[in-house]
Amino acid sequence: MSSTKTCSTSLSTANVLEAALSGDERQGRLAAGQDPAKRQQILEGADRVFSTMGFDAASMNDITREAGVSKGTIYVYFDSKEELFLELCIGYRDKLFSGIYSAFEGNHNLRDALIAFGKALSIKVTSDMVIRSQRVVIGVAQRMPSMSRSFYEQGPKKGQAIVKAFLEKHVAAGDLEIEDTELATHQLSDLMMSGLFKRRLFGFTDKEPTEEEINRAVIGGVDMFLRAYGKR
Amino acid sequence: MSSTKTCSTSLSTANVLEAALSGDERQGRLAAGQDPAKRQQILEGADRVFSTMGFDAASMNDITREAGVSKGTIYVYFDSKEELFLELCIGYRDKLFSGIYSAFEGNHNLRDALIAFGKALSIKVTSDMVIRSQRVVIGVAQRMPSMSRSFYEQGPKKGQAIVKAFLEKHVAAGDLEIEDTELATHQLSDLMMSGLFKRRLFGFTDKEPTEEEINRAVIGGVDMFLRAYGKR
DNA sequence: AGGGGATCGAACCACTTGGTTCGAAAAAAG
DNA sequence: CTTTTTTCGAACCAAGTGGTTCGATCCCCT
Repeated sequence: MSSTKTCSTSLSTANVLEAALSGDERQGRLAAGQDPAKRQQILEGADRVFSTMGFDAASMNDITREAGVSKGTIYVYFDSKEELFLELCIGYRDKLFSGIYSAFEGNHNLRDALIAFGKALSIKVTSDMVIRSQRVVIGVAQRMPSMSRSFYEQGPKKGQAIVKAFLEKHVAAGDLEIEDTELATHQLSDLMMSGLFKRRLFGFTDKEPTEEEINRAVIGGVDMFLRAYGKR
Repeated sequence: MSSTKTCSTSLSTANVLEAALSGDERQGRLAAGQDPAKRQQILEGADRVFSTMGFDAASMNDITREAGVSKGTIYVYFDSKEELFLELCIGYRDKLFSGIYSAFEGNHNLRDALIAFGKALSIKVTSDMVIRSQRVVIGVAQRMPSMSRSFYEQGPKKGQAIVKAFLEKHVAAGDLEIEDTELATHQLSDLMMSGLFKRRLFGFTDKEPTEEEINRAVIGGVDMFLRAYGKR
């Protein structure tokens, strides 16, 4: 252990503090390890390294090089390789499910809404960035169970709840006939990416799906879903 | 532990050689690096280590310890850590899809056949062993693309071909009405494990699914499939 | 202009890595 | 038995690991 005693976990507390202390533009000299831009710079470099090497094969020297930040500075912002990784994974998880579920709003036609949602979902989930981050998380799931579990809980699971609520609304409205809405929720999400997701995850295709491929899966999936659960 | 090996997988070269040299029981002194039992012993130890640590975090010393074989001997049987890993992955892939597709035979009723297949598939794919090996393969997919691609091609993709042929047979027989059988193949496989696979892969649940959970997904999936594609 | 502190960068630390070497032990062959 | 050869086990290697230290910069603030 050692000298440098800068408040370790920082960030949120510091930001909150700043915001509380001064409502106007806060531009004073930043304490060590408190510059959000530098923090971001480190995270972006770490992202590039982790998402191509995985956690274990990535070295802090690689990250140093890729981020263009000295090693000492990195260790002022983050206490350890693992902590840096954990924060990055939170970013992965949040990025994964941003701006998908808004597709439900604005489309009053059920089929259109499902298709819009399906496209947004499957485009994002099969994108290079997201596939790489999923690989990294899955790769360490065995040894870091709590983190990958929280990744799933805070990410996919929350998304499922939104979909489920949407389906239940339409069941109540009489558009859909579903007994097991939870199961139907998973079925819908899986159908949206049938034939796309696993191929990408296992690296069978290193190119993102084309628009045709997305359409084929999504429209095919939605139509199947509606044929099975649509009111007849 | 160890020994008692039906040497079901791998070591093809050694077997072929033996078989070619003598038709009768071959029991002479084995050349260095040629004992199938020892080879298997190494592979089993390596399996335990790789599938809990992943490729990069696993060390050859760990494997030495776990397999109960000296390091020198390991390097007589395998040229490098990576080669050992590659051979192990071939074992993973072969184990994954053994004995699943036989479920199609014997059930003349379409629904029963689909359910039998679905149960076999989803039980195997969500089992501890197979989940772990999938995590390992996915974890290195970014850096060893050719190997994970071949894993997918020789494994899941071949399985899909069998399912597709089965579906096409029933389309021809008039039991099913499917336009895009390839898509339907993926849909069927994904539906069999809806709500089970990803949870397991991300470590959200560390227990294998119960029989009820399997039934719920499989029967729900098959019924949905038949409602969408069954002849009306 | 000058002082203070965040950042740099390179050396450094103890330790582990994949891989090799080599004499001793073990076991099968003759 | 002796010989032969695989295996053991431990030492060994160079390279790289995560992490620390420290003087030299550089930049912001007064």
